[in-house]
Amino acid sequence: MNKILLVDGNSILNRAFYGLPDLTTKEGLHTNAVLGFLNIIFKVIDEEKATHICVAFDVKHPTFRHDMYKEYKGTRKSMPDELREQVPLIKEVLASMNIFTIERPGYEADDILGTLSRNADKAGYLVSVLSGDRDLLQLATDKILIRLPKTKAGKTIIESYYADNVKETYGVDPITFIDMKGLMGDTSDNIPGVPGIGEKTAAKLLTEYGSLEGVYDNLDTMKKSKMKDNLQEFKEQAFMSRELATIKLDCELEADLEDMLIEDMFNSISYDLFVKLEFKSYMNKFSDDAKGKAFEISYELVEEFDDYTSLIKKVKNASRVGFSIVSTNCEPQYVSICISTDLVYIVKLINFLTIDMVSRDLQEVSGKLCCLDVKSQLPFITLGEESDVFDCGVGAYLINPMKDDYSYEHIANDYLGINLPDYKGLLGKEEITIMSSMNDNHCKYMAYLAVVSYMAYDKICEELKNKNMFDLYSDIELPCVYSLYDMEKNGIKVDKDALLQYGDNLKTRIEELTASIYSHAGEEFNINSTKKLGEILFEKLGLKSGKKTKTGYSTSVEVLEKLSKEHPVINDILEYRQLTKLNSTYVEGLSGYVKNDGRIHGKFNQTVTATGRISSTEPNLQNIPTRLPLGREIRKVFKPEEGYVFLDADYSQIELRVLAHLSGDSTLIEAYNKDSDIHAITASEVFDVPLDDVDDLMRRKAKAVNFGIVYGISSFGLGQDLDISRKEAEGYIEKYFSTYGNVKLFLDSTVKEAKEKGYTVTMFGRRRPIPELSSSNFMTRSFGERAAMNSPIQGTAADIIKIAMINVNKALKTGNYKSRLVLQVHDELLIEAKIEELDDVKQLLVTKMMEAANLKVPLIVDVHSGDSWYDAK
DNA sequence: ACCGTCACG
DNA sequence: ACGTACGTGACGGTA
Repeated sequence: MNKILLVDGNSILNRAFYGLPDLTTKEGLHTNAVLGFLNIIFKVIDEEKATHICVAFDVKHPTFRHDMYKEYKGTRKSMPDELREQVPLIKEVLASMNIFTIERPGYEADDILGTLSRNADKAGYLVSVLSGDRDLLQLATDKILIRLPKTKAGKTIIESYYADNVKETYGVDPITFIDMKGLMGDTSDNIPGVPGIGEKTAAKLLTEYGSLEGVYDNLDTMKKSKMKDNLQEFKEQAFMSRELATIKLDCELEADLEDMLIEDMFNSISYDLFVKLEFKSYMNKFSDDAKGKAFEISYELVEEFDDYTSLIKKVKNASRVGFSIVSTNCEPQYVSICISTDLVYIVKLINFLTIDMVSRDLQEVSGKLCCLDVKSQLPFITLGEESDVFDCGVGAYLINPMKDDYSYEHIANDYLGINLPDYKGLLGKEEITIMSSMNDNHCKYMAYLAVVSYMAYDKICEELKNKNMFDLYSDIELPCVYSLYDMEKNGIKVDKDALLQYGDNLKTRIEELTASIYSHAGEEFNINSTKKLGEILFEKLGLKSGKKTKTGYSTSVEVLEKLSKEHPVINDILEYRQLTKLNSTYVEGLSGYVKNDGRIHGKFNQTVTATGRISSTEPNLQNIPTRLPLGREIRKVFKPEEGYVFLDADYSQIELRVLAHLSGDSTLIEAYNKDSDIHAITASEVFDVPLDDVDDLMRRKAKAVNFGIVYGISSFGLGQDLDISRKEAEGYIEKYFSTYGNVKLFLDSTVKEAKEKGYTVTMFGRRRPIPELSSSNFMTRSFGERAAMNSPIQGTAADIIKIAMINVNKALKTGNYKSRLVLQVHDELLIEAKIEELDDVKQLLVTKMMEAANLKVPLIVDVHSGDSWYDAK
């Protein structure tokens, strides 16, 4: 049985556009509407088991009846550019998939669908019509099904209407539905209808009189009413509205239903397009055949010593070597080596062919040593900073720091235009071991790592040079890899027993609080569940909800703190939250990471943040508590080894100093050159009082203003933070800008430049793309503007501490100190210093940090030492 | 997988 | 009118 799906193209595209967040490809092409469109039609094709499909589009032409009216009323809203550019795109995508599309000058999509639905029905097809527009319900019959997508609780469900369902829902049959539109109008379609008549009245009138004609034939018999007057007065408009709402069923289309057969959607042409549009979720629909010119790599296993020696001879003379070491449980198993685009050697490590041998040999290579992630290779081989190494992942990160992945398949796609299966696609969750027999997929995986490094090197280098980022790469980012590796290797010592003891104390108190909360609530419930907690607080106990969040009541600290006087349970909950956070994240969490050497070796990630900062994971050592006394106690369990002390140095207000430098604001620069209390000075200016009269509250507020400036100030945000009105916050900001005029000029010009170029740049040339700046959505665009103001500041500060960290680390190593770097926390460096070296290292640390950049204001460093991280701050 | 919450700079 | 501060990561709960 043939089954045809008729799609209202513009309406579904429009719906998809507003239903999905803004998605862009790496080239900046907006794709959310196209992706959403595909998601909807595939869902329906699947549900309906459709054999045929046709997508109808409007041709924009002022002779359309709706448009004529819109034009006349001057209410036509222009389409956002992000959507407009996707109209030709969806047509291209559909064409590539052999999906029949139809547009006819003089006919609207509605009319085409109406006509096709009748034609197909007559030809014996089962017919479904998919649209986002309820107008189409008039097409429903007992055989023709209308499907309308609807979003419910974040999920898209697609409603189904036959004629009977229309009657159930609207009280009128599909034909009368048109008359109903005539009476009630449709604002979205600019159909006026009769004023004062809505869905209910229209339905009532039509149930009684059967049709628009019926209503007017019986007008005289109606009781005098405002409605009757309106019906009388707007009679002409009612009939015109019905005319406007009527979908034509008899267009001359000359379209052959057989051409609408669904066939070969996932072919090589659509594949290329899907790749370009980065529609990753559809990749598995394509056969290997469709993927066509899939990248083929040959590999050769090297298991004999003689083969290895002859290989390494060639490698040493190669101008470029791509390589990768594959390990399991920190044991290196294989090394893949690539010195040409068509062949990869896979060296199996065995007792007479060790990683140390390979390491020595690679160091003698004259060409570039390219790999995807240098830091991950350093545990196995020596790749000194003096050796000629290239890190493709770090390079690709600099070119586009917004990606969440720099694995080989992404680099291959971005820089080589080829699509490779990822690790999961090749090996699932299987691990490579030397014991397992190497199958083809194992080998391919290792070959890809090497060949992609080998091939992407040129492209990434060229791009870095084009973007003037090559110095940033070689002077900051590549050396940074080594500093981070050293910190990871060093680790930080944690007194696990003390940590667990601290946890036991927490647990005792948590149990008390739990009991107290249950008794206040009059029942036991999961306090960690925001849903349950919300029900208890705002329904059972009847507290006033400052409602928020899309899923229900907000129970965040800000909300709870405002309620703390209303009910004694609130303070218990706040304390419970604090303690369980400390216990689960810091006690339970951290203790699991303490290795046999008594130290935590966390990861420092260099290719994560949009701004250039380092991130810390497994565990996150950059968010160990410090603001509250109880949490701060945890820092006591971070201890230096016997014979060592901790030395902690942090920059004083580095971001504001960077702002002073970048803006060149003389007032701000002068303030810093006089080493003044910047928050107090700001307070004195903003509140118009002499410096000596600035009190704590004023200083606190001024501090918030200074923070706000760095974050990309908004009066609402500042107001929120200080719990004052937006108006009042507005006043502070104005006052701030009249004091530091060049800061305002700087921020404005930064945003302007970012809008022109699409990205911001730091003092050292680091870029951050901000596609949100060109959004037509106010919220999205405003976010882009704040990010544009913040990124050069946060990013330059990040550059500076990277430089400091690199220089400190190098100085420690070249000076043969036993002292070592253990942590970087954005504006802070922690060194585990040998006691005898303390004075030297302190001097070295402070000097390197202060001299990391030459700004128009001094870079001040605060430094402390102590027997725990707690004591060193 | 996503949300809400909360820890840090 | 729109409904927010910038940058992160981990946890527990919910779907």
